[in-house]
Amino acid sequence: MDTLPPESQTRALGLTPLQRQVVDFFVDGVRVLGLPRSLGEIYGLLFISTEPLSLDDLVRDLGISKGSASQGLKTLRTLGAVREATGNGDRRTYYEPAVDLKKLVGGFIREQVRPHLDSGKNKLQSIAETASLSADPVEREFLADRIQRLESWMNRGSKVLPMLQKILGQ
Amino acid sequence: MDTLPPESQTRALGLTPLQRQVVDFFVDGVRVLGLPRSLGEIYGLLFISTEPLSLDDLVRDLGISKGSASQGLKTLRTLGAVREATGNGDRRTYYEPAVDLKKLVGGFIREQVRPHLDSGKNKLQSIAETASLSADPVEREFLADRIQRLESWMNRGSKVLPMLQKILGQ
DNA sequence: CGCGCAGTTCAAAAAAACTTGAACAATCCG
DNA sequence: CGGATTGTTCAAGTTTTTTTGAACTGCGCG
Repeated sequence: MDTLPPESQTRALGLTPLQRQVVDFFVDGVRVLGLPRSLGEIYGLLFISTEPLSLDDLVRDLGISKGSASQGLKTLRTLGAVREATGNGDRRTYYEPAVDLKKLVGGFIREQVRPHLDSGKNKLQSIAETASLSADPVEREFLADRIQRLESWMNRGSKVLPMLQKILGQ
Repeated sequence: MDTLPPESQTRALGLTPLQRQVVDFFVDGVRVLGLPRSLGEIYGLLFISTEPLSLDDLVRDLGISKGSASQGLKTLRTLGAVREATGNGDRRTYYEPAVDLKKLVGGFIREQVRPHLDSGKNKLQSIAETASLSADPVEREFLADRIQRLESWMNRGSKVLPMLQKILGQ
């Protein structure tokens, strides 16, 4: 649960100073979102590259393993943060970053936030059932109140997400 | 970077089924926010308790160490998620949860989000400097564009936070 | 076919994050 | 004071998460 670590050092030494800075920037960024650093490295390098990059480019430039790069790209694809670049006379796939904030936020919400909200709502339901079994009426009222509060939190959460996406997406 | 683990089991066996369920609920909750599970356990138990609880209560009921409980309470206090209950003829301190969503969100933003946004803005500044040094004018323009995009993201982020807090806070 | 390259998978290793517990500090009160 | 009690700190230990790398899959082409 650290806040602002001393300095997040990039491993890759084959990067220009600018690339290194940008990669670090995104490494921090994804860290806040609870995503692994490799995602930040990959996205960061793509973000600051004029041309799309292949998996091998990432492995070479970032000094990460093929496994990491593959996994990282997979996740970034499901997040909609990266897409395959079209039309390159070449067997391998090249990637470019999605740079539209709305889309990025949308993907994050869809993949990382919604599922938890939904499972939270389920849990809440079974909590409510358990609570209704309480013997003492005074306590039961207290519990009902607290649980209702949780329900209200969840609902506000669900409501605010689309708004967020809208506001951020211009 | 897991999504929805099989089942997050509570350690503490001294809890009622309801308490266990609520604690689990919050353990999941804080997990999403990138906070340690002990915070969720502590807050969860406080949340569903009719009476304020002391550090020792938490240690006993949750089966966590005194160190964890102390650290956890400390963090919850700085987040404004918990406060000392007043007026209990007793030497030890008792805690009760803050149950106002606005306050909770505010604390989280203040402690966990703002600092990163701010340091991000700093980094961005030095990135911009580095980029302006680029030799090739075409590339320099590309870089300027990307960096401007990042700046716009940061600014929207800064703007949206107070809104968020407002919207969620009733 | 069958070779060679691009990419994926996953068990094991490494790194990071969290928790523990024992020593320490602070406070209360007789 | 001085012993007891509450709470904090932090190095070491544990757990969890991430990364690695080697084996594997799939595909295109000769």
